[in-house]
Formats: sequence, C-alpha cells, structure tokens
Amino acid sequence: MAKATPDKITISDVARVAGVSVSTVSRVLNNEKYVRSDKKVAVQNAVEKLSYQPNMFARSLAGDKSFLIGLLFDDPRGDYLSGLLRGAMQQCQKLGYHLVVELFDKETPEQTDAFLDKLQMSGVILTPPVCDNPDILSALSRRGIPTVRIAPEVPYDGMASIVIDNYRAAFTMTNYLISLGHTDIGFITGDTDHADAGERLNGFKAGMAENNLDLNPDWIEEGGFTFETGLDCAVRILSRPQKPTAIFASNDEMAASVITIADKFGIKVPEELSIAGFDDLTLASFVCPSLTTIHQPVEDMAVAAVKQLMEIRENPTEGWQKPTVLGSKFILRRSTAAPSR
Amino acid sequence: MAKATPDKITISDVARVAGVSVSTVSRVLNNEKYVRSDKKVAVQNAVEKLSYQPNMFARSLAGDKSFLIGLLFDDPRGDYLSGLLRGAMQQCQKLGYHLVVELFDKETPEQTDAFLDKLQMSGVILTPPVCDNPDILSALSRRGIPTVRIAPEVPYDGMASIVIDNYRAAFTMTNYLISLGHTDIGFITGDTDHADAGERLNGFKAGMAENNLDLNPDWIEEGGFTFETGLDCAVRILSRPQKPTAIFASNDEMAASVITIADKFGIKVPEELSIAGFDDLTLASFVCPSLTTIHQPVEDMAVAAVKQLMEIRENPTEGWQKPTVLGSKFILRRSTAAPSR
DNA sequence: TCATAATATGATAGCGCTATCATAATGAAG
DNA sequence: CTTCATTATGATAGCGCTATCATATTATGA
Repeated sequence: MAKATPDKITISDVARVAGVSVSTVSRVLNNEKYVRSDKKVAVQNAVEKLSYQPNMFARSLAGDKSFLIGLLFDDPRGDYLSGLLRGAMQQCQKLGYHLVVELFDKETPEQTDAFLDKLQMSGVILTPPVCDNPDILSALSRRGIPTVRIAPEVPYDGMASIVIDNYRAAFTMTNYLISLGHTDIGFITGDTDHADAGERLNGFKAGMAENNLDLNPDWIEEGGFTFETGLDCAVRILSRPQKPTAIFASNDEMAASVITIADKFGIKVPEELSIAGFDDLTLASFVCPSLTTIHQPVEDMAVAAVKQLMEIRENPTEGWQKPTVLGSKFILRRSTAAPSR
Repeated sequence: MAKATPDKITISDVARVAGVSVSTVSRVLNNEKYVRSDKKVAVQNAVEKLSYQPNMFARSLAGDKSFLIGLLFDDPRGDYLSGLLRGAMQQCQKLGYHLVVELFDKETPEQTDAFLDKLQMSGVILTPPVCDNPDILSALSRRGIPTVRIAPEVPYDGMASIVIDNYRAAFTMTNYLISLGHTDIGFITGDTDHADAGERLNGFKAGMAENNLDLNPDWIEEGGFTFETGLDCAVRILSRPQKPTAIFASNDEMAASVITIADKFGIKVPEELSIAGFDDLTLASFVCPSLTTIHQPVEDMAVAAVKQLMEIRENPTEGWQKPTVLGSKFILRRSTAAPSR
C-alpha cells in the first residue's frame, strides 16, 4: 500500500538525485557562481523531477534573506491602495518573493516595531499616509531595511520613493481646459500640507500663467481631498456673483462634489460648467457625467517599488534619495466641453 | 564606545535573565500548561525588559505553526475585496499572525502550489471567485491546510465558509419597496450561475409572494453584476410600454446603470422610479441620487474567517462544512420613494 | 506511611537550509 | 613541470527555536 503523505522533499533529496552535495544544490538555488554547468543542469533536473520547493523558513533562518516584502497600510481601501496592492503582488510573484501586508496603527507603533523584528523583511513598501510617519521611517532606517515610499509628502534622508509628476499632469489638464476656450477657471486644492496638493496647484498656476490668464482668488478654494470638503468648496465658488466656466478639482472625489453641487444649483455640466478631476478613481466613470481626469499608473508604481527594492538590496550604499517619477495619463470623458458663452 | 547594532536577542537571553531554561521560556511563549505562575511572570518580565521578539522563522522551522495566513485573490481591487483585506489584517494583527497575500492566476495554478509548499501557511482564506476554483480547493484539502472560503458559490466537501444571508436581505428590501406602496417592481439579476444571484432573486420572489404581488416577467432581466450589463437590462425594462415604479438591482453597479438609463429616458428618480441596489459600494453614496441598498459586513466576514481558521486549527477533525452566516444591513438613501401615480 | 498520578523543569536533538572552511581540480604563467 | 591563482566541490557547524525525553517536585489517596 502506497504511503498517502507525500513526504517532504528536502535539499538532500535533490542532492542525492542530482549526484552532488547539498552545498552545490544550494549554490544552484541561489545562483551563485562556481558551479560547473553540467552539475547545474543536473540539479535543475532533479529539482524539476522531485518538484522540490525550498523551505522558506529554513532559508531565512540560515541565511539573511527572507523573501518577504512588507507592504504597510493605513487603510487598504480605495482604488489607489488596492491598485498598489495588485501591482506589488504581481511583481513579487514574478520575483519569487511574498507580500506580507500589515496595518500601521499610529496609536501603537510598537506593534509595527515587533512586526519588523519578527519577520526580517527583505524590504518594505510604504503607502501614503504611512510613508510620512516619522516613527516608521526611523524604525526602518535604524534597522537598515531597504525601503521604498510611494508618493511621500516630504523627502526623508536617503530613502527611495516613487511619485508621479503631479505638476506636469495638472499643467496638462489646465492647458486642455484653456484649449477648449475656457479663461475663467476655478481650482479646488487638497490639504495644503500634502505635497501632491501643492504640486497640482502649482501645475495649474503655471498653466494659467503660460497662457497669460489671471487667477481669480474667488475661484480657488482649499479642500481636503474628500467628498465632503469638496462640497463646501463647490458651494463657495458657485455662489459667487461671477462664476467660472470650468473648475479643476485636485481629485476625483472633490470633482464629484462639484457635479453634485452644480446639479443642485441647476448648472448644466458640461454645457455651463466644465469639471476636471484627478486620480481616475472608479467613481470617475460612474459619476454622471463621467469625469475628465488624470490617471495615475498605480500598479506601475507598485511594480517600480518592488524593483527598486531589489536594486537597493544589491547596492545598499548607493544614494537612493532621488524619487523615481512615473508619467500619468490624461483621460478625456464627458464632464468637460467648450464654454457656451 | 557603545556598540551601535542592537544585538539580536534570543530565547536564551530571556532564559538567562529570567533565571529559567529555554524550555520554560518556550512554554510561556506558547502558553502551554505546566509552568508555575511565578516563573511565568519572571519570563514575561524578562521578555518585556529585553523587548524580545521571537524569531518567526526559527519557530516555524522547529515547530509546525507558521503564524502566516494566506489570503488569495483573483484581483484585490474593489470595495468588497479591499474591505476583506482590511478585516483580515486587523484580526491577524490582533492574534499575532501575519497576512501573506497572493494573486491566484488560473493560468498558472502550479505557482500557487509552490506558494503553498514553500510557506506552510497556518491557514488560507479564499476570496471570490478563487474560492470556487477546484484546483485550489483540492490543493488545499490535499495538504490539509485549514481553509475558509468567503461567499462561495457552491459547497465543497468539509470546507468552512462565510456568507451573508442574501435571501433574507433581498426579502427585506423587497418588503421595504412594497411598504412604500410599490406593486409594480422590476428586478435585475446577477449571473445565474452565481449562488448570490440566485438567492437574491429568490428573496425578491418570496417578498413579492408574501404580499400577493405578481411577478411581471417583462420586468425581470438577467444581468451580470457589471455596470455594462446593467445598462442593457435597464434599457430593456424601461422600454416596455408598461413600466414598473421600482427596480431592484442585484448589485449597486447595476443599480447605478438604472439611474443612468432613467436619466437618459427622462424618468425622475426617485419620484417616478425607485431604484434599490445591493452591496453598498462606495459608489452607492456618490451616485446621484444616492442608493438605497444592502450593506454587506465585509470586514466582519474577514474577521470571522480568521477566527474560524483558528478554530479549525484547534479542532481539525470537526465537520466545518456548515457556512457561517452573517447578517447584512438595510441602508436607506435617496433613490427610493413612494410611487407618485 | 508509601505508591501513584499530576505537575513542573531542564537538557538536547533536530527542523532544512546557508555560511564557512577545507580541499580538489583546473588553468595560466614562468 | 612546477607554482600560484582561479574555479569548483564537499563536509559540517550553526541559524533560533520547539519537540521529546528524562528527571525532579508536588499533590492525592489508601
């Protein structure tokens, strides 16, 4: 009677089948040099034949790499974060790494400390807003764990980061609005302490300046990247005696607020008011009319982050403070049109 | 000059400080019995004092538990899945476990096999639609890995699952619509091969029957849980010579489609047409008017899944095929009202 | 009182790998 | 044909824990 349990296959089984020592097998597994190609092939065949899977725990315990990459979240919900997750998973899988996700609670940073000590991650990816938490940042740099920050607000000494060119994207959108014939353009910013918010505003200003258009302070309101704050801003702007013919909101949620308020005020979108967003969230397609916006290459950012992590591992001494900038994409939908008057 | 690197603290350090053997420390760590309480306290103090963190890899290698829980996704995007992720992270953190997330690609199931062999997970949570993939299911049961399926379509021999009561929720919504005064109610189903879809339809039918209302086949259309399919269904229903005064869509996306089409047809929502959804996605609040819908306790489901995993570990022989049913919540918003005619 | 069970503790052999050292085979240079 | 550097291979000692066994120690009952 055959044994039911498929006994665990170890490196020595492979060594035996391949007719080499465990050392050699290990070398092949970690593709080190100093292995003759015929033996390498023999080992690979044996691995294949036995469908051997090296035990991660043993590897990590004996060696210094864990094949684990940490992804820290404040809250994983929302298109942006789950897009990042997806990209990171894909790239990790491709490289034989595994993604360990963890919630970062600012109330109990010691829990994250514990997390870092227990699983000695090969690298950590920080999503906003965790990527700007000084506790985490120092904990990571103290331990010398390779780290990449996604869309951080402020720079942090010697840490790699992945960002998009908010300035250029906002500039592009502004120019598009102007090319439609708009000259009276309003703008809703994000939290001013958020770097993205500032850059998007600057991009807008630059676009206006480039076309010799004046900024009307009545039409520039500070929001907070949420639907609710957007509502307030929209009400303020659209209550002015003199209204803009287009409003560029710093993100889709606030753009959605503008649509809602415009509807309430009986202002037709896009006929009487063009509205542009930023981010290309799912809601951008669902909202009516659908939003002209800027698409962030979220998954690519995560992929880039994982790749960067590998590079840092290979070359830890290099200076990694310069952010990697990824391009965004202009998405034309139905919330924008030429002004009617 | 003090040494900069905070040397790794091991279990023997703790043992020395606490004045006991490593065995005793290990016992305390795994809270086994047969430890005198004074020694237990001594060990806990030592752990505290040294801020000792047991090395997961050593623990997993030596023992049989990995403290790793796998969460398998087809695609992590969307409110539903990212809500699950959040719940799972929270509960894992609470229990000292860690969440390893992985994409399941039906094209390369061997990759998932490898994943299961390498990291010997303490348990695995399967999200839809992965939870109905026979390859994964058999791979898991073959290895005897504790598994919980979230919202599966079909039962699988001896595997635990977490579901919500679609039938009851749909029944509730239908009764609500009827209580408003509606008698002409349409329904848009999901994919018929999806268990959720069938149950929601049955709940609707039961609600109608309970109130002695007839089902008009002209007003029941089969959609596919997507915005696009919802569009078609809405067009078909609203093109009939005789129109319903309310439409209950099997999910929010399709309910959003109905709003869009109603708008196009010049039908006022909710004055002339009430629309109800299901799921309570983010878009349910953004859509205009916001959707009356059923909220699924997504995070609670994930929490329940992790808890269930622990129970299975403790009592693997028990029969776990009976699904755990969680209650859903009726959410009143603005897309429903009493019929005007 | 002593036997027996229940409770408590320690010593130590691995878990499956990688790192390190020792050694062997090969190539290049004189 | 040596001599040395280079390349290739193997033996083996841990990595930091837990499981197991052996050995106290204490409680329980006749």
